[in-house]
Amino acid sequence: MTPDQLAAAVRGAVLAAIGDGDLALDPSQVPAEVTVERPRNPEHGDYATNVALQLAKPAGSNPRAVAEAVAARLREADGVAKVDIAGPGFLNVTLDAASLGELARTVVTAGEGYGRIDRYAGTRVNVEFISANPTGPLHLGHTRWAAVGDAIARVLEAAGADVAREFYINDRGVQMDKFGMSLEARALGTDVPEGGYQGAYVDELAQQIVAADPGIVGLPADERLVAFREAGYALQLQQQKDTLDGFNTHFDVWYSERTLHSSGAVDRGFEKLREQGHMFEADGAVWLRTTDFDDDKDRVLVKADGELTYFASDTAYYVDKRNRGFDVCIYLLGADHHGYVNRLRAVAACAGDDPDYNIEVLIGQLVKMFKGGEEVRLSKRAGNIITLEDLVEEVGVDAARYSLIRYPADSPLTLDLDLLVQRSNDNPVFYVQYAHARISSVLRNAGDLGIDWRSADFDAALLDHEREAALLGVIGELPRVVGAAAELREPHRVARYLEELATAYHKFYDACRVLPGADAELEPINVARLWLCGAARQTLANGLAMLGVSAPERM
RNA sequence: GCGCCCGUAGCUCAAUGGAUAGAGCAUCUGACUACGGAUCAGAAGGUUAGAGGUUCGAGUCCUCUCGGGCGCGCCA
Repeated sequence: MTPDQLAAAVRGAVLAAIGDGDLALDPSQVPAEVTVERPRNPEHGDYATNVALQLAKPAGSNPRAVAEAVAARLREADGVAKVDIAGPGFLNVTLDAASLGELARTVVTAGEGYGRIDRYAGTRVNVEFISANPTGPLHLGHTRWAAVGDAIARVLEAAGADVAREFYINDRGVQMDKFGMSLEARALGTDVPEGGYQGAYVDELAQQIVAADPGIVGLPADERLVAFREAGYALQLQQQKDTLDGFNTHFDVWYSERTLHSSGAVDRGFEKLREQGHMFEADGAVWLRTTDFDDDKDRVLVKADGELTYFASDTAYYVDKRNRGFDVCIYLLGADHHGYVNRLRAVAACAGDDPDYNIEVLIGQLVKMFKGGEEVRLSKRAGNIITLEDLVEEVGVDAARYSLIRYPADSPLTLDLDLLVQRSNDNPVFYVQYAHARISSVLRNAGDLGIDWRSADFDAALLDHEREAALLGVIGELPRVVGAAAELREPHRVARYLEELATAYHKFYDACRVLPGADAELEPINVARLWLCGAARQTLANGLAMLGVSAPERM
């Protein structure tokens, strides 16, 4: 029995009590989804529900009396072994071992589909993250978003959404010219201009550009600058793409700010905003009246000199996303951009959309790295920033991704590199992966012994050990963890869940022998436990996939 | 000055308004001559920064205070 099935049974018991006149409620007052939780304390059974506490007030009764009425019916439900009333009115439910154990079959049968839900079926979501300038390597802040943004996308997909990962290329504006000038200066051996780009990577790019096109240095000055800028843009963008590829983060759309302008999207965006009546002219400039919607000041779209602002691109880009059919546009921004939240929400409202549904701006706090007790600030290649490659070089892709995803994005994060390379419990990615590898080993050994557990009779009722029940209970939580992680855009919940699952497996493994001993016959309990192992392995693998972290069979 | 985020065990951090606030690390004590000891069992560690409030119930929601981070351009 799955938690959802139990929740439905609880709801049925409540409705039955109402039908019998034991609860003075209208059926419409019963929540569509009853909350069923796994109690922290195993003495409280397999599951607990607080319906009685919730319904006591509307029923004009006390929680324990409501609990009595519900418990009496719930005890009759299939698969329910015991129902106790505890504390202020919690119902503690214990399932039959057979009913709980059937979950192992459910999971193994569902395979990679286990944990996938349909909550967001039919919803098109655009997740935009990183969106760096193509003028340098990706830094540590980008890296956090690369991991978290991709994990959010994966979790939303698991929850049924149709998701596009999008990278907005800031390839328009003065920073591009500064980039070109910096490359040119390096190639010609002159000084990098004020505010230009520093770091060894600029030299490398300049050398590559000249090597690929030696004639570039002989071009007229204005053509030469453009040539360096464009060549550097292409190389740097490709480098970012390759880096992200290696980081297991793959974008569906690379959207250039230049094409936003050249395609007429800006004009279409302005048209939309004008229709909605929020544009106005003042002091020779064109404005968007974002103060209609909680922004603290109105924003300029077209400057008095006729130039478009960066904000103009933002508005057009949002409208363009919606025109491309996305229902929900999620933006992941660094903490230094939190001032943009209200104006972006105002953009959506100005476009006639619902800022509480169609747009969502998530703010991520900064990341610091420590090594040897000191903060790491410098990158060999990129000057005074730490790059994605620096982190991966230190700890590997799996540990880097996992460590960045494991914490809520809105809390500042300090990574201790000395711990991340350790293969200890303090480095949970190994703890989780180890559980997967360990199960894989057991299943391999079963195969070597000629045991075909999938074809053997599986008696779920044999899984009645305390730690078997505990493991089954955790396995059963995945779909609900996915639901919470997707709804809250918090993939760290999946990571925390996997750690709990790994712990439950290790405890089970410590107490319960899976394979027959040296001279022992294959018993039904061995088969049942192999099913349980198979279910645990599948659940770990599915969860790790949602984080973009590998599930190794050997370590 | 205004706005956003944060404050939980010595450290790094969990906890969607639910039961005795949980893990890991660090400290101390233990466990296989059979399936991976990268594991498991146990001890110790807390006025959830502080003060009010909302309710059956608050680390969580509201108000204020203190402390820390960040942001407030016709820049991009």
